[in-house]
Order: sequence, then C-alpha cells, then structure tokens
Amino acid sequence: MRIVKTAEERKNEILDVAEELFAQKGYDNSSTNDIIAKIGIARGTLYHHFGSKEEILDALVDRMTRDGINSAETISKEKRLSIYEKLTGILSSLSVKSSAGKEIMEQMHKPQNALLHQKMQERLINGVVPLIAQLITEGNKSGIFKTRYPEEAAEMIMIYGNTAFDDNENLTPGQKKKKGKAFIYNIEKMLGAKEGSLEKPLKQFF
Amino acid sequence: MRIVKTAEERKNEILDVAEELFAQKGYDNSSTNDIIAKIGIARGTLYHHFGSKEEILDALVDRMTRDGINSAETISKEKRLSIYEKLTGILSSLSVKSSAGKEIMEQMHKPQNALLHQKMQERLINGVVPLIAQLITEGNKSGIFKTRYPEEAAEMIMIYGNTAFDDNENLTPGQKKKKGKAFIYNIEKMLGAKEGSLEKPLKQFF
DNA sequence: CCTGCAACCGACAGCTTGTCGGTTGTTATT
DNA sequence: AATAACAACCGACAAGCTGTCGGTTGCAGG
Repeated sequence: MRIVKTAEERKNEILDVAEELFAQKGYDNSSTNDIIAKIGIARGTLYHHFGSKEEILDALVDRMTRDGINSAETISKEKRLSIYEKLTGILSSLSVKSSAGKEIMEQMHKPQNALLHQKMQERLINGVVPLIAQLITEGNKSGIFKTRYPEEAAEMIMIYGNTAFDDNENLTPGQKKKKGKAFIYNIEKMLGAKEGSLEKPLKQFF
Repeated sequence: MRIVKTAEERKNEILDVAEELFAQKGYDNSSTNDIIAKIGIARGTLYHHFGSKEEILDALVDRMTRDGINSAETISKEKRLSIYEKLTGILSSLSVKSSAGKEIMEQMHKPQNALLHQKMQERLINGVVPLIAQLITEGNKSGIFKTRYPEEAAEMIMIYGNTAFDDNENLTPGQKKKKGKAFIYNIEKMLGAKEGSLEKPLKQFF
C-alpha cells in the first residue's frame, strides 16, 4: 500500500533530503535518483511536485534564506534598538544563516555548489540590501553616518560580507577574528561613522 | 586523411570554440559534443587534450583572466604613475576585461554560468588583490590613505567590483554612471582618501 | 456508494560525460 | 631511406543523468 501525503508535506520532505544531500555531496553531484531513493518515492512523484532539479534548488534556497531575511526584517523594525545595533544585528543574523544547514555553508564555495551560492547571494541581496540602505539613510539624517551613496554602500557591505565569510575553513581562529574586525572597521569608514561605534554593539551578538 | 596539429594549436582551437559556445548558450548548456562537432574532431581527441569538461573551463578562465591580471601587474609597476592613477588604472583595466569575450560577460550572472563566474572571480581575486593591497599600503605610508586594514579593503574592493559590474544589462546609462561614481566614492571613504582624489585620475580611462 | 481528482508510479527516450583499445601521422635515429 | 617510437587522433561504448507520459491508486465530497 503506497503512502500518500499532502503536497506540502511531500515537498518539505523532498527539500529536507535535498538539503542533506547537497550539504554532503554538493548540488551538481547529487542526482534526483539519490533524492527519490533516499525518500522511497518514484521519479514521477518527484516531478509531480517540482518541475525540474533546478526548481528544487530554488525552493530550497528560498527556505534557507527565509529565516535570515525575516530576522533581518524583524530587527530593522525593533524600535528600542539603536541604528548601530540594528545594523550589526542584521549582519550577525546573516552570518549565522541557516542554523540547520551549517554544514552546507562549509562547502558553499566548492565548484559543485556554484549555482547554489549564486542563488543564495542573489536572494539575500534582494531581501536585505533595501533594509540596510534604509538604515544608512536614517543614520545619515540623524548625523551618525555621512555618505552620499547609502544604497551602493549597502550593496557593497552585503556582497562582500556574503562572499568573504563563506569559506573560512582554512583560516585560523585568529585570522577569522581579524577578518571580522576589518569588516566592521571598513564599514565604519565607508559610512563615515565614528571609529568603534559599530564594534561595541556587535559584541552583544557573540 | 585526418588533420594533425600540435597540442598547443589544438588546445587553443578547443578553447576558442568553447568560449564561443559558452558565450552563446552558457557553460551548463554547452555539451562536449557541441564542441567536437563544431571543430570536427572525435571525442577521444578532446579528452586527449583535456581531462574533463571542467578542465576546459579552468583553462578558459585562465586565458580570459590572464590579460586583465597582466595589465594590472604592468600598471602597478609603472614608476611614472601616481598611486591614484595606478589604483584607478587597475580597476578600469578589469572592467574592460576580456575584450574578446564581451558577450560572455553579458550573461555571466545567468544560472548556466554560475561556475564560470565563480572561477573567474576566484582567479581575479588571487591575482589582483595583492597588487591593490600593496598599493594601499604604499598610500598609507605616503599619507594619502589612512586605513588599518589594507588587505581586507583590497579584497572588498575587488569582490564588490567584480560582482556588481557583471550584469549591468538592465541598467540605464545614467544608473551605470551613478553606480560607478558611487563605487569610487565608497573606495575613497574606505581608504580615507581625500574626496575626489580618485575620481579625477579615473577620467583618463574613459 | 461512486466519482473525480490529486498523489503516485516506473518504464523509457534522449541526452550527458568520460573510457579505452586501436589507428595514423610525424619526427628522430641509424 | 627504412624504421622505431611516440604523440595526436579516432569512435564505439558503458554508465549515468534528467525529464516525460500513460496508467494506477487512495481519498474527499456529493
């Protein structure tokens, strides 16, 4: 007797297994056969729920980035937080992105995952850059920042942050720490913030 | 009678065709069959010269980035250029990267080319970041820049520059110009350079 | 009860990459 | 000029991949 589930249940089941496999072997090296074998469903079932392998990836990227983007949105709305705290809060919420898929982050930069990386980056940029840009604009008005290009500064922060903190496996803890400090320092300078103004609130999150 | 060529000739021939195909259809959508059909060689011949499809990509990325990296090196050695001129010169030499493969740049951000993009980025970063970092350190010493993290600033400049100026197809000329200006402005601020100090020398190159 | 539909199945077509034993042209050596 | 050795070349083939499609089965509503 075959097992029937609701579309949503089945979709999530597929995404769960896909996430696990992609984390282990990478996107390119995981086949749709691997997925259906692990779940115990037929080819037709998989393609009943998703139109293609890439569509599975898209849905997975969506699910993986949703948390990060949501918490970034929540943080940016918190009225009792200062702009400094909001900005550093958003950045650190992204660096811990996908608590479930920590493993997947560790091989994000590998060739088999180039597409996954690109899609995640695009998604995060679209979701978070506007929030950061908004924060910078506010900071400009209140006088704690001073830059003529909030939007582009936000983009630069996001793109660099997302690419640079991906593949930190081969770095010593000391190097990691330096890289993080440099990041904050560079943001401060780019935004025309007072030196150290972002470093302090960041410590809340570590 | 079959045609025999030297290994180098044949390799270049393969890379030429690969470049053309990747530019038209993307890396993922181009098969090794497409390549050999277009040249008129057998499967075995292709695999005699390259161990895998990815190896072809690697060689192509190498060839495509070589010019940009070389000219960046040349510029950074030019004694009669100021640090400002060297820095802006390197940046603009990269933005015109691969004059032959302009077409390929236009679809670099598409999903089928994620791997190509990642590999080019990695190559450019490894080749150019040290040069920029060196320049920034020099500028620090001579007093025109002021930053505690030359290496990381260089990395940020490269990564953002490379990602942000890839897919500018859907931007109006006005938007493009603004983005470029913002880039220079943000660099100035991050490096602690005088406002406008980089904008002027940049105009030489346009 | 029965009917319609969503979930499910699995064989199959048509691709793909990479392998391998054998062939042919070239170049160095005698 | 004959020949030996080697690099370049060939193409059939294995193994695996994605996506399709006609048919089946369980469930929910009438």
